[in-house]
Amino acid sequence: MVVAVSDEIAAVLAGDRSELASSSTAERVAGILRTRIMEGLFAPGSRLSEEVLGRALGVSRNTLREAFRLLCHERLTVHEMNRGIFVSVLTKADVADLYRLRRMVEGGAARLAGDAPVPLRKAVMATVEDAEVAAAGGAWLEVRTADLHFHRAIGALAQSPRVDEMMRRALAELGLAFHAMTDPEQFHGPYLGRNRVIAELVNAGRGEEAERQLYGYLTDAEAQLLAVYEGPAAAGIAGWSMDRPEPAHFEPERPAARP
Amino acid sequence: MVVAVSDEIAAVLAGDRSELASSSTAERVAGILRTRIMEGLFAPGSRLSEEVLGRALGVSRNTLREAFRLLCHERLTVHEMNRGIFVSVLTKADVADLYRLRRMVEGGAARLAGDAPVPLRKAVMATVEDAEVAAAGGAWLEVRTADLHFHRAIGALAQSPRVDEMMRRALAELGLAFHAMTDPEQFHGPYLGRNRVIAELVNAGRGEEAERQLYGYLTDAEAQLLAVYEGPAAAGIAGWSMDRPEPAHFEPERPAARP
DNA sequence: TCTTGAAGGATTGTAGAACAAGAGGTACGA
DNA sequence: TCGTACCTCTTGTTCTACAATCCTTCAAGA
Repeated sequence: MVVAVSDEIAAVLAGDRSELASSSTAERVAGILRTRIMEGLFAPGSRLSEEVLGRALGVSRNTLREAFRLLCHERLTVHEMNRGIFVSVLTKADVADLYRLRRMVEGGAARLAGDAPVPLRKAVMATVEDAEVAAAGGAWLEVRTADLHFHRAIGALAQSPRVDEMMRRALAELGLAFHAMTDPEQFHGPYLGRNRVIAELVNAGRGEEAERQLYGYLTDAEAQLLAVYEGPAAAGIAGWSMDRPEPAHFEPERPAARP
Repeated sequence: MVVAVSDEIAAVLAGDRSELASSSTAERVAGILRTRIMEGLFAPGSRLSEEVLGRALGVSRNTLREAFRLLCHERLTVHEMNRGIFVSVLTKADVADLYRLRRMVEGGAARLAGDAPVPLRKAVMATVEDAEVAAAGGAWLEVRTADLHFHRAIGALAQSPRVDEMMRRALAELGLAFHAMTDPEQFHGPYLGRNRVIAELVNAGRGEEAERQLYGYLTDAEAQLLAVYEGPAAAGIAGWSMDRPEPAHFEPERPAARP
C-alpha cells in the first residue's frame, strides 16, 4: 500500500493543527484583550467590566468570562471574587521575580547555545540587526519590539516549546511594567551593544560566556527598571512592597462612579 | 491619631487575602478534576463530557467550561474544537521536553542553594527523610509523593513564586506519564540515595555541585521513563515522535459509542 | 467629628434553556 | 470498496434569570 502523505508533509500539517483549532471565540477574545493590555489601552489596575466589554466586543458574558480565565492564568489580569477582573498591577517584588525567572531561564537557554542548531543562533543575531537598524532610524518602539524578539530568540535556544511559552508569558507580564519607561531610548539604548556581544557569543557557541553576559545584562536592566518603577507600594500601605510572597496586585483603582 | 492596625498585622492579613478569594466554583471544580486526573481516575486520552461531568458534579455547563479552560491552560487537558476536552496524552517528545525544562529550572534553582535561607535547604533534606522512612516501610506510593516534594523543594530554592508554580505545573503534567510506571519501587528505589546526596550538597550550600548531580539524575530518570513509556507514536503515524514543535497530544481515543 | 449600621443600586456568580454548527456514525446506492 | 445523504449527539454561544456580594450613600449614635 502506498503511503498517502509523506512524513514531512504530515509534520508540516501537524504544525498547522493548532492554528486550525484556535478558532474559538473565547480564545480570540483573549487574544484581543491581551494585545490591548500590552498596548496599554487598559491601564494596570483598571477593571474590565463584563457587561461593557461584552457589549463592545459583541460576545456574551459567558464567552467573555472564559477569555478572562485565560488571561488570569497568564497573570495579565487578576480575578477578585465578586468584584471582577482587573488588569494586573505589578509590584516591585513581581518585577524582581520576573527578572529572577528570566535570569534562570534565559541564562539556562543561552548556556545551551553550543548545542543549538545554527539557524536558531542566527535568529538571535538577526534580532540584534533589526534593533540596530531601528535604532539608527530613531524608531525606538521598534527597538523595543526587536529587543523582545532578541530575548525570545535566546529562549528558543533551549529548543523547548514549554520554555518558549514561558518566555512569551514572562515578557508579556513584564510588559505591564514597561509602560513606566517613558523614554525608550534611554532604556534600550545602552543595551544594543550588549545584545550584539551576547549574540556573537551565541553564534560562536560559547554558551557559558553568553550566560554570564546575559546575567549581568538582566541584573542591570532590572535595577534600571526598578529605579523608575513605582509599584502599588505608592498606594500607601507599609510592609507591602518586597516581603509578600505573591502579590498579584495591590488595590485596583476604582472605576469612576456612573452618573 | 492612633494607628488602628499595625503594619505587621496588615502584612499578615494581606497574605491571607488569596485564601479568602479562592472560593470560586469553577476553580474548585478545576481542582477536583486536576486531582482526579493526577490520580489516574481519568486516563490520558479519555474525553471529559460536559454533560456527564456537569451532572456528576452538580454544576452548570458554563461553570464546567471555565474549569476546563484552566485545565487546558495547564496542559493537563487539550481542547479540540467541536469535539470537546480530552485528558492530555503526552508524547515522548513531551516527556523529553518536560525533563529539559526541569533540568533547566531545577538545576538553576539548585545552583542558588548557597543563597537560599537555611529553612529552605532543610526542607529539601526533610523530604529526603520522608522518602527514606516511607521506603523502609515499603510504602512506595508515599515514596513517590515525597519525591515530588523533594523536587518542589529544590525549585523553592530559587525563592520565586513563579518558579514554584512552574514546578508545580511541570510535575503535574509529567504525572500524566508516570502512570506508565507500574513498579514504583524499581523506578524510585535507585534515586533515594541520589536524593540524599543532592540534599546534602544543598544543605552545605554547594550549589554548583548540586546542580551537576541533579542534571545527571534527571537525565537518567528521563531515560528510564522513556524506556518504558509508550507515547501516542504507537498510534501509527510516522514523523510524529520527536520533530514536531509542540504536540500537546496526538489522537485521543474515541469514547466507546453509546448504545 | 468620627464611627457604626442600614438601605439601595450595581455587578458578579451560577444555573438553565435554547439554538446553530460541527463531528461521527449509519444506511443506501453505484 | 467507495461515496453520498442523512441522522444523532455534542459542543459553541447566546440569552435570561436570580441569588450573593460589594460599593455607595445616608442616617443615627457616641
